[in-house]
Amino acid sequence: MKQVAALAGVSLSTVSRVVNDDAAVRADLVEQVRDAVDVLGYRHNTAASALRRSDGLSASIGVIVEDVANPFFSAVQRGIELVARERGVLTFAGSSDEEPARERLLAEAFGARGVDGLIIAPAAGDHSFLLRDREAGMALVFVDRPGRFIDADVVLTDNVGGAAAAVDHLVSFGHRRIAFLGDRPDLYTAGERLRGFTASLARHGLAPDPSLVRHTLTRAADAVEVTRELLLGDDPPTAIFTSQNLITIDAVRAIHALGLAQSVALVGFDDVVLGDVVSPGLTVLAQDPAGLGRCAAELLFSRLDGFDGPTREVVLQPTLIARGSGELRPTARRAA
Amino acid sequence: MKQVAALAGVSLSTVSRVVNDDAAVRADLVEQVRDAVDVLGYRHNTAASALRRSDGLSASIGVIVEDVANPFFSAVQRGIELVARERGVLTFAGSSDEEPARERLLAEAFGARGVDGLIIAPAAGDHSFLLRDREAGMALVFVDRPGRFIDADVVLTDNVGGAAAAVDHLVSFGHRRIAFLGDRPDLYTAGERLRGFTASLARHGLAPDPSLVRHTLTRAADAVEVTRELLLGDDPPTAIFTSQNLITIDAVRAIHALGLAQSVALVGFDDVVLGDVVSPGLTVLAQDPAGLGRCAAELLFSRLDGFDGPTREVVLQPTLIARGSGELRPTARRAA
DNA sequence: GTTTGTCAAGGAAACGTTTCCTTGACGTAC
DNA sequence: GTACGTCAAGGAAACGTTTCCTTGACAAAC
Repeated sequence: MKQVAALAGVSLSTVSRVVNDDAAVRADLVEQVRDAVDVLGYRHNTAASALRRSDGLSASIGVIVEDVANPFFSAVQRGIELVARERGVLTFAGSSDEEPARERLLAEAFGARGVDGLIIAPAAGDHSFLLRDREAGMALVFVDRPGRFIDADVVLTDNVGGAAAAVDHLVSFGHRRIAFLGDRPDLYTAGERLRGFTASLARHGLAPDPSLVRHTLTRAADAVEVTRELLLGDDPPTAIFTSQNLITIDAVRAIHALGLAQSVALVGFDDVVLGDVVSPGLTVLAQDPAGLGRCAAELLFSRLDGFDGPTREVVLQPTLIARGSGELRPTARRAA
Repeated sequence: MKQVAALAGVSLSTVSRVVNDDAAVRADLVEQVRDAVDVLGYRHNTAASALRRSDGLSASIGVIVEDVANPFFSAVQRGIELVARERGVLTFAGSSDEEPARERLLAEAFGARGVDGLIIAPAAGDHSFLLRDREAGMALVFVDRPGRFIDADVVLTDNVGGAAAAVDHLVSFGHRRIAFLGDRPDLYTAGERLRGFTASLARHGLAPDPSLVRHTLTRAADAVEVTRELLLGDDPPTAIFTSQNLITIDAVRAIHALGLAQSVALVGFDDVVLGDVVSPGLTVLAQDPAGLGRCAAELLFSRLDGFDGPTREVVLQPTLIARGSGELRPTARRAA
């Protein structure tokens, strides 16, 4: 910057004003400075800028999700990015892998890098450590799940209602033995969906059978094996509710591999690519991940714009898309 | 930091040393400083740190891909993240949307934020503007496609060979009229795959039929419609080669909707979720996107570690996964 | 007992900006 | 002709660190 000032024959202040599009500078000087910038290949140093700047804003936000490669979360990230982009704000993303320690590390790294706001799909664990960052002026929004021990804006899908609707749907087609296939039970969404599952069964006067409620230990674990066990065991379920996209995919694989695609009903939470092409088509409760992201970003920016009202909670409704797999009626069949 | 120093009764220098795990400080002082940090909730300011630091490293890298929500690119991002994570380096990602202007904006924003390196899946256009950043010490690696007008490390898939293998495969099952369904022809990968397609046809003495080579205007555009046109036209192809995951998905949709799943052969570039479950299973040339990402990250870090040798180009081979759709033999059929 | 060496800790400059404050030039109103 | 207001531009302090250099303290060697 000093070099630019020297070359353009002006002071540092003037260069700064030009760089920041400040009005009060003569047109010919603007020209000279711009030229000098081009000649010298000068790059504005955002770090130094944010350091001195009164508002300390860096025009960037951080996103922490479980796994950027999970299509659900990458769609959320994309939704956020689209909103941020309109405002000229850069989006940084990282994967927590559902580990509270790593999540905290990421959050602190983002904080230390001076992001203006943070959107988090929180892992289990205590999020009160974020209070400090918020006091330091960082905006904070949770998405997909609420944070714990901290009060902040949050955007959720109606997990309980959605899961209940899925089960209602299966019951309405005559199913009585419905299995629940979830991932890590300590996950907020998994718990909520299990609640909805149980609530719907109870509403229909069906006694829950603990042997039909299964969990995989990690998100990416092979629900294939669990599904096989379930379907090959004694008194197998006639229908399965899968609580999440990756689980759904694995369950579909297992069901098809066993040749049971036309006899075991399936409803999954989250839509899945090619869910319309497999046979029977996959009946799902489709969330709107991009919508979740957009909404979260809007809440975040409203805070950055100065909104200082009470905490807001936005709940999006998932929509049931019936494509066949959820409309199969129960078939009597023996374990293979 | 000043407050911490005051509370701990030491100088700023000592606090700095403790924060950076410098050895030369008495154990009890370390203790005191740590306590003070906890009490005050002090957060290290990376921006200021990087500003003063001699090496100027920020322990973060940037990733620019076309669209973070495309499963291919999110897997690439994830591969990069895994390598970076091992080194305690943070990964920031953004979507270029295949717009050179936006790509440049992102790259400059990353540069201004002082990332140590940049991994780019480049859009079309001139990338020589990155030379300046590289001179400023930023490491640079291209992934999936080479940059233009700049010499830099790059990790690619063998697009020509892969596409040719796909067509060879179809020809070996008796196909003579094979369509090419690609996205934006100005895209590097699309061009390469078309070259492979054409080369294979030529090798088998088949005259290319321009009416069988189709492009969609954007990546996300509905290849559904194009596929319908192709299959419902006069003298339709007996097999289709789709050049990319999203196109494959749309083509599969169209083929199934027309009830031609068992009569039109299909081989796609990129593997697709549930490609093993649809019927017939999807035959694909699977790339290893996570591997591309990992490899790119390793090249990048080797540069950051001081490697100063000539530019490297790594080419990964895609693998043909035969699942049924590519092994259908040609069927005589009329336009519907 | 003085010098020398080692080690831990502090003081202060510097990193690249922004911004407050001051300066000077000019035009206008008295 | 003086006083005042406005405007553009420059000077310099400050942002929160790191790091060079200096200062003491202490022990070992002369």
